[in-house]
Amino acid sequence: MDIFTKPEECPYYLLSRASLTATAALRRGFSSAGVENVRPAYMGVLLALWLEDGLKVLDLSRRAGLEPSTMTGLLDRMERDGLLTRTPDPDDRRAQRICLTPDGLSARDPIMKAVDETLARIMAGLSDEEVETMKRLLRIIISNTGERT
Amino acid sequence: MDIFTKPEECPYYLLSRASLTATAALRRGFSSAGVENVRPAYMGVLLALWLEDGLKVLDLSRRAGLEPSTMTGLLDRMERDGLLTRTPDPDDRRAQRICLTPDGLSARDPIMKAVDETLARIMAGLSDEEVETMKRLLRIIISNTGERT
DNA sequence: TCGGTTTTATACGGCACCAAATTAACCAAG
DNA sequence: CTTGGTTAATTTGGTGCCGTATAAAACCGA
Repeated sequence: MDIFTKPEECPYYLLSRASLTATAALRRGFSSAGVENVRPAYMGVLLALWLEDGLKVLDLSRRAGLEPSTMTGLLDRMERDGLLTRTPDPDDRRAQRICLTPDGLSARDPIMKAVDETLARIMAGLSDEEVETMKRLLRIIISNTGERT
Repeated sequence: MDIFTKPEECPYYLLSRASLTATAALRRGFSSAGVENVRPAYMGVLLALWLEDGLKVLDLSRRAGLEPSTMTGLLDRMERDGLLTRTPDPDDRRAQRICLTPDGLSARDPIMKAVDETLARIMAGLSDEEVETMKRLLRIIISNTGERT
């Protein structure tokens, strides 16, 4: 029940601003690492597919926290950029299996390297415990607004 | 030098996802509070103007952490929604003074009430100390990538 | 007066939401 | 086996919001 006398006291202001600056830093990090065909928005899909290839669109949209119609456009761009392909599901002809291309697979190491370096830079001054604390708190916020089923 | 085996271990994933869910919660919070002409993105501008009215576009873009070109469109929408006006700066014919309308000024209390309630909901389960910790860590992240005076 | 800078605006692409409709395929109950 | 409800993915159309690149006008110092 605070009154936020200044923007810097408003958690929402800080959260959206931190997300924006992290996105900008990540975009520059990819660019300077020579990873030209990957955008920050791709990360949610890539992380999911590196863990489990061949997911369906609906699985991906749930894991990335995006609407299915948003995921369609995102996958369009990632397909255009050579990171993945859509292949029909043999067990369900309605569904598409989203599979990484060799490029999408081999991009993992340089991408993770760029992400690590960028995160290390923007989180400079935070201890490992503080980073873990932050992750824990963010997970709580995310689950507090999660939709039923 | 972590390897984020799962998306939930990647701080960037958590940060952008938390920002999205918080934005969605705030939008619903405004709507259910009867504050129909205010959007979450307006908060940065409103917080700055409630503190100091009559700022220029460039001042606002710096304080909100947005590009000036982004601020132009944002101010267009806020002007359309009756929250502010642009008036020419008497001292500099290039500049615009952004001033709150009576509506923009009197909207402060209901908006802050809706923000408080929404933040209390999405941060349920966090102690006051944890909220303060989070704010501190987010400010560090923002300042680590924002040095462009 | 000239040239560089500052302020704001425009244009365009990317990325997210929503609502509604479509298409095709799945599946269970009759 | 056919009917009817559901599900998967996409499409359409709209709006919002963010960045880059560029332009137009005004400012200002030399």
